[in-house]
Amino acid sequence: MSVRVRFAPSPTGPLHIGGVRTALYNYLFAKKNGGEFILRIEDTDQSRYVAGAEEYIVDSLKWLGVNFDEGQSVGGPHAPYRQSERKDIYHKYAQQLIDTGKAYYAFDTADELAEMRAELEAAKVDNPSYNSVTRMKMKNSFTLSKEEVEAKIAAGEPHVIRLNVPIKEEIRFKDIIRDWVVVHSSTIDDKVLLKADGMPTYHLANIVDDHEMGITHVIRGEEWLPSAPLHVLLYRAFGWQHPEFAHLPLLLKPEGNGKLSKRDGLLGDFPVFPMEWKDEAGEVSRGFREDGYLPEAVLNFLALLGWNPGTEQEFFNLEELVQAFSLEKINKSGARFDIQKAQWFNEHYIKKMPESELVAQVNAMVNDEPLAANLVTLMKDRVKFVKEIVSEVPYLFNAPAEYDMAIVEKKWDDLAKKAMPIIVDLLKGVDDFTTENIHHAIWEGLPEHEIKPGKVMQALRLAVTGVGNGPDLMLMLQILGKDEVIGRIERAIERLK
RNA sequence: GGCCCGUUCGUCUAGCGGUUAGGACACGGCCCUUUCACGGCUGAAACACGGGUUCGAUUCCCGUACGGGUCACCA
Repeated sequence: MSVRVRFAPSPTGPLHIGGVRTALYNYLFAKKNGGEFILRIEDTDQSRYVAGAEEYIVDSLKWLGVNFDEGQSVGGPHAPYRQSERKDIYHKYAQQLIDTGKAYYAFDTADELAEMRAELEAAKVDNPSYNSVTRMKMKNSFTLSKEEVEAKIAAGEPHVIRLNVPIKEEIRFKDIIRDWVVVHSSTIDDKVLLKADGMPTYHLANIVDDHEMGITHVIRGEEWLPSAPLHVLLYRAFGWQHPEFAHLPLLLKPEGNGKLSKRDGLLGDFPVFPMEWKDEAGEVSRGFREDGYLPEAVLNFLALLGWNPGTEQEFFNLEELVQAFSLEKINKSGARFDIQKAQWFNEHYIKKMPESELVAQVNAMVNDEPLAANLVTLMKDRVKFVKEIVSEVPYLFNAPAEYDMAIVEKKWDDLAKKAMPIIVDLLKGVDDFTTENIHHAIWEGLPEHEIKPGKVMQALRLAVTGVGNGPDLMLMLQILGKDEVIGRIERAIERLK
């Protein structure tokens, strides 16, 4: 049977970066095995629906090149791929469970449920839940006569359908990453399957859809591990064979305890979403894309957070990831989110980017192609982000308003003061103001005045840029142009007497 | 708290009974260089603890500690 996997996010807001990794792993596994990757939207909670979230999910995956074979936007044999549009299917299966006694009706109100919980807590019950013992004190198919139940339903009384969890049954299943997991059914409560509003809960919808869509492997975050036994129980109730499970380790906070959250991005000054997102209140969450991360870098970084092929290779493109990927190599423990590593990958992929592409991106910022080309040559190996090619050299756009005094004290010495007017004269004599010609003029001319060029280069840098460090000076002089350079040196001589 | 999952340098990780415990990020040093970066070389840095099993445990088993997840008519 061909491999079929799905990524099933809930459109309640921007897709978290951890979700992106889950999608990636699903995609890699599918492609590695020549199978299909499906995007299913789990929008069964109408109260949490957020406009634009579904589109955001699709766009994020598209940006990274994690393409799905079936989904709402691309179609497929199991459409619709949006759960809110599959209500009839869930009703049919819920009814089947009722008919076979695997599920039952319950009429308890929110208040009654709260009361029950409060009572159990008062009685010091470890884990208050609606289960095989407590259900006998509630309003449901067990405590009401068949006629009463039918009458209530006919009268339109709000009700839910709950799973009839067996009292004593051992539930064991093999997780590809964690091996055997064993749980006793007495620790599971009678979960609601169909809500009073007619929508299924996640549990029902996910089992029904995975079955109907022929999903062979469920690859999802570890936060689902506690409900996996319930899902196995549901498959049993339907008489279906369950797919294989693989529960992924979580992405953890860079420091401190807990899983990575939106707040960590604010605290640590980094994005936790693939793309920028603006909520209804107008609050903006930053995205990797807008921060200047390349999709290749995000992919490479994410793939290695919780998985590695067991070799010492560290750079992978999508194709290479597909080739190297296997679920067995996924780690069991959570991985801390280290943005420095992401930056390092970004740096690497900038260096690997075709020159013409880089120039095009820089040109979009400066609107001057020859300048863009020079900036790329100047800065390419020095930046973590493309935008830094421009932002790291402000003095190429504006003459220095002040000078770094620490450098002035160290380098603006008598020798420098003597050399600067000479350099001005030398530069005046350069007709074609290119790197080579400038260099030639200075290195030929200064020794004639008993000055070693190396001794005054930093002073020259200071005069032109105002700071003591930066990229190749000769190229910067060429970029600035003869008049500007001479003007800046003369101004420095004047101001730094 | 109940249930479940986990634990190798600060971080991401390799390891699948016998290794000088390897690599990468970050950090320090040296070299290169007009400076800073890049690059190259190099340094410091880890098997949570206690019991077993075994000739021998980082590796297998059991505890303890610590960490994480989850306990909704949310996914």
